[in-house]
Amino acid sequence: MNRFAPHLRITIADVARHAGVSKTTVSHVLSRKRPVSTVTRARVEEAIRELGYRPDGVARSLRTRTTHTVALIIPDITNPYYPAVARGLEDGLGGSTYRSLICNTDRHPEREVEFLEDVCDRGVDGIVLDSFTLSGERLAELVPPGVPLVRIGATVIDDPWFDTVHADDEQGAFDATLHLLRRPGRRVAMIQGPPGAGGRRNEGYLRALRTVGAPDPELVLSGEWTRPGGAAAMRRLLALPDPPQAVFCANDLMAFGALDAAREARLDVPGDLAVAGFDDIEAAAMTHPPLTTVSNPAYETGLLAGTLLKERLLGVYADAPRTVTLPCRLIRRATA
Amino acid sequence: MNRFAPHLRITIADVARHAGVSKTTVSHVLSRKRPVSTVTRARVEEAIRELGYRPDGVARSLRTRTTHTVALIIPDITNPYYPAVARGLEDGLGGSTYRSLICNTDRHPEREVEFLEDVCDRGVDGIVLDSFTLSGERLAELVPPGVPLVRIGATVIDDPWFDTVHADDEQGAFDATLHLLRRPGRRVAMIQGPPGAGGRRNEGYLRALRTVGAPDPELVLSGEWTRPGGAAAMRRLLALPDPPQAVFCANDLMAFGALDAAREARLDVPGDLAVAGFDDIEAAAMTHPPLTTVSNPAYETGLLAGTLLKERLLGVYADAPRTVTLPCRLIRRATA
DNA sequence: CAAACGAAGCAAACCGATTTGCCCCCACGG
DNA sequence: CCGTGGGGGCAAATCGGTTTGCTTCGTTTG
Repeated sequence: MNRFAPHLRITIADVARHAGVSKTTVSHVLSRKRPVSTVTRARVEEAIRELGYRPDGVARSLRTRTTHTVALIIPDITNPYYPAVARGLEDGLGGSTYRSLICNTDRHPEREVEFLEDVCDRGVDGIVLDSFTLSGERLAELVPPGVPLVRIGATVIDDPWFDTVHADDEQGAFDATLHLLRRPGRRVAMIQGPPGAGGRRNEGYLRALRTVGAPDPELVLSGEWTRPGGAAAMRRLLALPDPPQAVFCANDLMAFGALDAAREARLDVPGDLAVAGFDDIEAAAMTHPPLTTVSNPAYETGLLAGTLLKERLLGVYADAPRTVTLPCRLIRRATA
Repeated sequence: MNRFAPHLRITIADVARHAGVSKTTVSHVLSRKRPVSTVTRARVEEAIRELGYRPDGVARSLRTRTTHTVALIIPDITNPYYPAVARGLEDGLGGSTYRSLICNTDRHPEREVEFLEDVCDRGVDGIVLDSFTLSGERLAELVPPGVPLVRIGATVIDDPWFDTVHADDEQGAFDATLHLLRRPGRRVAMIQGPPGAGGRRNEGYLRALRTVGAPDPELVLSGEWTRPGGAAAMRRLLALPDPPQAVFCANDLMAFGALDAAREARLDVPGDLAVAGFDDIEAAAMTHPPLTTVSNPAYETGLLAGTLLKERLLGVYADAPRTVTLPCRLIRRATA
């Protein structure tokens, strides 16, 4: 087929010629936007098959001003949280009608802006963004009106400009702490991240403690978000004159560190020390003993973001921005 | 700016009019394909800034027949192997000039075909594919000539049609087994995946065993790729009249299962039983004791795929397809 | 001094679809 | 018998860029 033409691409014009009709008619056969007689339709479909014609997406996008593409702009796809978001987004958008463009910003503010502009220039139909630095105002001037954008991630509190989906870290921390507190008389410490970060988790811890009395500032330490960071903090807690019987860690890595320190001190977990983490990373279920932790609804976040986006894309919803807060689930395993 | 026009989009024609030059000149200012006098260039740039003009990527793609987009077609981005590939690909392509479209096939043959056709219709510049079912011949008729495709993944042995990047599972398994064999007199078993799968790893194990004598078929069991699967197989090995002192597992999950079984039997690891896995999943470093295993060069696979693709895209290389085999690295931790 | 050449710019064609406006024909209702 | 309406089809405009060919002008070269 078409063995002699110098350029190999088969266009709608070739099909039209081959079927003896106009380009318009071929287009209508494909799009069903206007009626075409059955006999003509058959001739066109035959021609399409014979020539192996496939419509050019780029040309179509130029005319229709839609690309059936969404951008997912995130810090790092290598962080296991985001692949789950990506799958959720796919499903939320409704299967295979949309394709997603993935951009890793590594939290560089310039790259966030660069990617945002790039995908807008490419004419994506919608954007899902996890940004740490961009305010709603700034975003509003960066993305053209008419391109819906959904914000996800912990750092967005209340953006009046865009739809938002985020997890209820505060409630998750509250639940975990309450779970640690369920045994009467237990004193529950917290190992936080570096000062200023992850504030919602800290607040949940404090709110839970206040339900049973006044929090003890001595029992709140902060450290790096890493395993050694958690271990160091735990050692300091254990060196206290009156060490706690339970500890809530702001993430799972630190919780593993805390478990390391407990093992060093030959403590029984959870008998002598109960430990809970946050995030439910893959390893949490694999360790010995498996870690009690709080799971981040990554897939659901993507799913909801996809749903909100789709409603905007379809024009089903065109009102004021909405905020969806998803619950975090306490995963009770063996350490608490 | 442009407050009265009904459609908000600013085109190159607007810029041209505003600067008092032709569209051609504006285009040349942007592309530098032909010289433009400094004074004219300044006027055009001024107009661009004033109007806030941004070139439309879709229109540009239609004319230039390039989209600066590559497709990454994989089973599941949720499998931690693939995000690393994605980052490698990004870097291999050279930073931010290309964007990637990610397609999850879930190993459905129809979806592999569907995605492949879809991204070709969208005019991607290149494709990286991890397929389990598509042969080179089939691929060659699916993707138009001129669209470079790089295959990745374990199942591709030698595809004479396309560039290929894969890990040397056989050598990794060989190294791991040899490491287990280093203590004289140790009998080393293997827990394989379901029959017919992961053949290269099995071969590596056998080759290593043959360096010290004849493999014992009794010590080769197969099970599901899961933790319970590994535990079940390990229990059967331990029930043998003369149980092995070491076991090589075809993946990390099964290795964790083997460790579970060892713990049940109150065996000391690695004293009574040495264990090695394969894949180096995140949890492998987190468990207690941390797992000795073989790491899959995920990032490097993506990096090389990106490099090969880029060389095709740039036309630097246009010869026969190449195959790159990447070494797997033995990660010595505490279980062996 | 003529030929040659490069810089600078413009008009028009082009990429490959979709969409608009219009025409023709036939059936139907008044 | 005329007006209306819808089915079916076509030509041309459109989307927003890039690229080609051509012209003009000034400078260099033989």
